[in-house]
Amino acid sequence: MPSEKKKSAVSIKDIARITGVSVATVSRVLNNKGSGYSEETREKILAVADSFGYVSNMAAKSLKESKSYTVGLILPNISNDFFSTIALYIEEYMEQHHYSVFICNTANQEQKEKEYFRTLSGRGVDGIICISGLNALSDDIITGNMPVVCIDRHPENTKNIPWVMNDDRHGSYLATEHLIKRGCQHILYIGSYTAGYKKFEREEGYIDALKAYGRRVDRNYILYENGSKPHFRESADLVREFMKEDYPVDGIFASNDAAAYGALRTVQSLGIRVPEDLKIVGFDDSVYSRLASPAISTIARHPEELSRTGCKVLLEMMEDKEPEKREWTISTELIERESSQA
Amino acid sequence: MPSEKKKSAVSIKDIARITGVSVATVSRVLNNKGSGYSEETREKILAVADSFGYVSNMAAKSLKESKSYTVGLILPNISNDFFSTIALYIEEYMEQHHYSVFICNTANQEQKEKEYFRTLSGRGVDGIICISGLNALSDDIITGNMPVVCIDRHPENTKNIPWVMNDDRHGSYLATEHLIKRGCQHILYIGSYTAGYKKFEREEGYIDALKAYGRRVDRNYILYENGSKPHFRESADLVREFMKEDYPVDGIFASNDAAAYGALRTVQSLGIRVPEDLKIVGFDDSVYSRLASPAISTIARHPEELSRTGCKVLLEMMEDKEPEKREWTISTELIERESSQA
DNA sequence: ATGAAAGCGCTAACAT
DNA sequence: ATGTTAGCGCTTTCAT
Repeated sequence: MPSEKKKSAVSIKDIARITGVSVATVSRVLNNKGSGYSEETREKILAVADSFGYVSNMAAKSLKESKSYTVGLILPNISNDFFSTIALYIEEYMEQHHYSVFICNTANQEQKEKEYFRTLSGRGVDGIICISGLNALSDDIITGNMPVVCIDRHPENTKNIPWVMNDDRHGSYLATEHLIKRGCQHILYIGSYTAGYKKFEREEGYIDALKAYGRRVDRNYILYENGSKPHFRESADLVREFMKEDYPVDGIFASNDAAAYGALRTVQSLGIRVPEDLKIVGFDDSVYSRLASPAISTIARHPEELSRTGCKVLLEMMEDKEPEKREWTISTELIERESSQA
Repeated sequence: MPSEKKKSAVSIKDIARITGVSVATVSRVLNNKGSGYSEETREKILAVADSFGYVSNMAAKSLKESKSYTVGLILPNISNDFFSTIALYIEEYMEQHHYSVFICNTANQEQKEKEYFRTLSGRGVDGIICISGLNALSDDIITGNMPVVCIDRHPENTKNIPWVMNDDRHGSYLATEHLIKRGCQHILYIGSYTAGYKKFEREEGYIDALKAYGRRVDRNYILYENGSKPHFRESADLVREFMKEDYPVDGIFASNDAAAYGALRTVQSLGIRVPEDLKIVGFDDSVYSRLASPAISTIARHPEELSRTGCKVLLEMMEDKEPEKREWTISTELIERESSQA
């Protein structure tokens, strides 16, 4: 029956007709406008609405109110462990506040990210939470009236856009310090970067710690992944190459767990014992560090707090409140596991 | 400036006024209605629209057309590896067809799933893709006019709701057959189930294979996880308990990779060599099987095909076409890795 | 306490 | 080729 028209749901008008009141009254009751109707009518209306399974037409409501109770969540890749966890918390939090969330996957492409800002605004979302893959947001975004909050990463020109970030730099500091305190003399750092977004907080934390403990910063001990190979392969290969040089190493701090895992595999295959001969710390507290054997010490971020804070700030902005701060930092924490045991 | 009103975007009316034509003409041009305007007006309108950064008000459009170009994606848990991958593909596919997708996390709670069906219909989504956590959909869903397609899992009473599933049963058959062919005589099965949704396709595939090869089905060799412990812990403990009984075992087929991983850890800790003394196959091709050492053989599902098919079917339904089939099965595939090597 | 009516931005049927 | 207008379902102001 392809030609059968979509059954148009029961409207406020239907309910008004059935209960014998006006649409205004129905609207008042349905929206809990404290007054403007008697208890009797209220009950009658509610009963009818209920029995007909009334759900309000959001399109009409949005049109009238210029408010859609929807938000957009822009992120690089929802299939990524960390991001999907953020998505989970954000959806949960927003749902509790009666907002639905559009998921927007940029696949790390600048163009897509920009388009999503447009699309979302066309859809009339009330706000946007953005994990940007860009170094710079476009002007219309930062100057527009759309409430936007950047989380996890923050482009350079966020201007009046609040952002909430992990304290990555401090996390890296903790990781490096931990290795130093465990007696490591030569600590290799494995960083990584993606196209549009270059930030070096983690590297800076590593360097901070080295300096704080009077160590020399040797650029030869700083390696980079560039995403050319999947998963942990690239880091495994990087470390293998590095090891050929015969530099002394007794510690590795990798800026992500997958890289730490790759490094672990490589050094193990070289007959180096972890943690006896070499200690490793990763970053993210992901499955990679948890599943490895030995389990890898790592820096945990707090996706739940990150998400909640982002939501809270956005909610405020959507209510035209000025958020109390412009920048929020979520702490980061060392998780000690076997790979760095004394 | 909290009191500054949200800048109301430029509307079709503004553009009409500026270009000196009627809203009808603007609408025609903006919607590419082939005729009804001269090339000259077309260009003028487009130029103005462009320079003012016009984006059409979807609420108004939806209200008028009873079409929102949005769909809902209901799933148990977006932070789950497999589901988030599905979400990725679905979002990508839908975006290409100019649909935005609402993400709806049920956390495996019946109540939430039901509510989302309501909420989404109130939001006027044009269709819903559902990975249900329920054994049975409620009546209003299956009898309603909302296009719905179930993917990955399918409740019992899907009636006229199409569903697209993985061939889990065959996958399990392949896994079990593989172990048999590798010489395993006593194959332990580790199943799992969640509250609202009980399906035993994977167990059936295991039994199918046993029977096909003339093996006796011994219920003592069928274990269940019930989600009481996180990750792979439960399976690790289950296997540890089982091993105490001293039943002979030389093969384990776990219905999910995490369970396979847990089993692997346990048997290794018992001094059993994998794959020499005992072979293991998992299910899902997740990080668990890939990161384990030895890497665990597993059954791969095809989330991309699953997602694409689901989208295609939903798109058809939303265009009031009758989908050519009611049921779709996506094949499943054995991936041989070290844990089951000869 | 209740109702009538305007209007949100858009599309499409019906003029011209 | 272009314009006028009704109306989608809702909220809200202004009467009553």
